[in-house]
Amino acid sequence: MNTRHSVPLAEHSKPPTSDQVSVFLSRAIHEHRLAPGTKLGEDDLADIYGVSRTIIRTALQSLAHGQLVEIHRHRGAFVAKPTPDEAREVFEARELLEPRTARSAAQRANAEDIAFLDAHIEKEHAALAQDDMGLALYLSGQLHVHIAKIAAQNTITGFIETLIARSSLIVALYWKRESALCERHAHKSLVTAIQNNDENAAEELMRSHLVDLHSALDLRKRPSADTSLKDILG
Amino acid sequence: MNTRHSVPLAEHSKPPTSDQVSVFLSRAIHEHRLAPGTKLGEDDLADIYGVSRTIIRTALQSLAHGQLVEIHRHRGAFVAKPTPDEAREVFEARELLEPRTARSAAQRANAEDIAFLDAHIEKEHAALAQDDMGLALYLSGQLHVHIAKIAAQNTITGFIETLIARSSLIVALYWKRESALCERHAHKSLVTAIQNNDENAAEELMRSHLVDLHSALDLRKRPSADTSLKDILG
DNA sequence: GAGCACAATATTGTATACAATTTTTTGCAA
DNA sequence: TTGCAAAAAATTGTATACAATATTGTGCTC
Repeated sequence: MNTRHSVPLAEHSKPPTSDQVSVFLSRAIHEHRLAPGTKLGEDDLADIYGVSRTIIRTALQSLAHGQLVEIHRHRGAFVAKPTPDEAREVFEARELLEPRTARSAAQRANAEDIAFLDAHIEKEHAALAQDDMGLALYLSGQLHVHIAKIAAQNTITGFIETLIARSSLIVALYWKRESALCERHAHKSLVTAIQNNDENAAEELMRSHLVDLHSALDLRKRPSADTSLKDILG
Repeated sequence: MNTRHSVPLAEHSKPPTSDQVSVFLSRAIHEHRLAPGTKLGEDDLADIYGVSRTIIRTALQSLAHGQLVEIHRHRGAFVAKPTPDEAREVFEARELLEPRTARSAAQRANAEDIAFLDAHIEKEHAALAQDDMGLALYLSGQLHVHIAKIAAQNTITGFIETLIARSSLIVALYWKRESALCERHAHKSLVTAIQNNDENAAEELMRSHLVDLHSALDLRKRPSADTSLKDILG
């Protein structure tokens, strides 16, 4: 009755729902265990999770709707590979939505929210301390989602969730440096501003944090095309 | 080989894909032929469109992802009924996204875009002249989508598309007056501003247009609950 | 007649069989 | 060997059969 296997699934547990499969897969994408372009074969996944293709298909269609997965008719599902243009759009959308959301969160944050953010920062810290980059990456995105949730705008939170998810693909494809450190300080000061109900600081810190992220991408390389060997050997 | 039957489907044409079914249903919702709360039985739809439940299910799940449809496990799919709070959120999100988008559209509109907007205004006019309220309603929403498309921000356009769709449900539930006329003038002046590449006017006209729409809603009535006969007969 | 328990019915959830299409392999000719 | 063509295999798309659950209807008790 343990839950050690966070993704593959234990032998004798009851089969997962399509929603759970979606979560497993999207988490694997968040944590960069599934690289952009990876083929997601229905039979393979059905075997792995111990369900029929019906469930897998539903899960893949759900992920496709959030643009984490691309489905090509009669060819199958693949982890999405955002183009540089799409990457720009995603970050422009984030720069439009998230600073405003951070402001709202700073206005509304109550004691519970503050405690939650503290705990979250602590988790991020622990993940980095253990060199669990996958988890650190995931948590880093989730902080943005949690801030949106505090702002109590479910509709916009939904949008931000899809943007965060796609951002993890973008980072996998276009990230320049190996600096997750800067992240940590940016998050810490942002959280502090929200906890202090300092709206202006929260909005501005979020804005500059996103600009930093955006500028840490190298959007020139790989204008798309398949990750065939041509690109590597050309 | 005619296409008179825009939704139900002709007898001898080849069966539609799940995407087409989604479009049929979402259009029916847009045009207020399917009221919020309506049960969407799988067998019924399968019969109507001449496909198996597999296709119908896929279509319904897709609509559910866009929050046009609510799926309750083992109970079925229903046309969504946004609560007043959700309605407020949708319009707040629109007020955040669309003015900025209108500004972008005004910056970028080229000859082709201008012609398209002219033709669109003409269509809206014709629909009203023929008293085809369903079509008028649909076109009215589509104008907003087309403006977003001109702004060339696909990601944000996608968000706006879902917001427009949900707005039609909100209008069905909470619309106060019977004034589609005001719409027409607002759209005309907005389009003119975009055609003149007048960014400031476009942004401001969109903003005030959305505020007008928002304030034409009565968000007090029906705090939710099922559209059971109790509401009507109580 | 009102209210409840249980049976009958209808509807959705899941797995599987078959069809359609693509991808890979095989075999042949240049 | 290289290139192409056709066959074989593998994979996805769709329909359907069966299981699980919810809804409706019936008959009993009070």
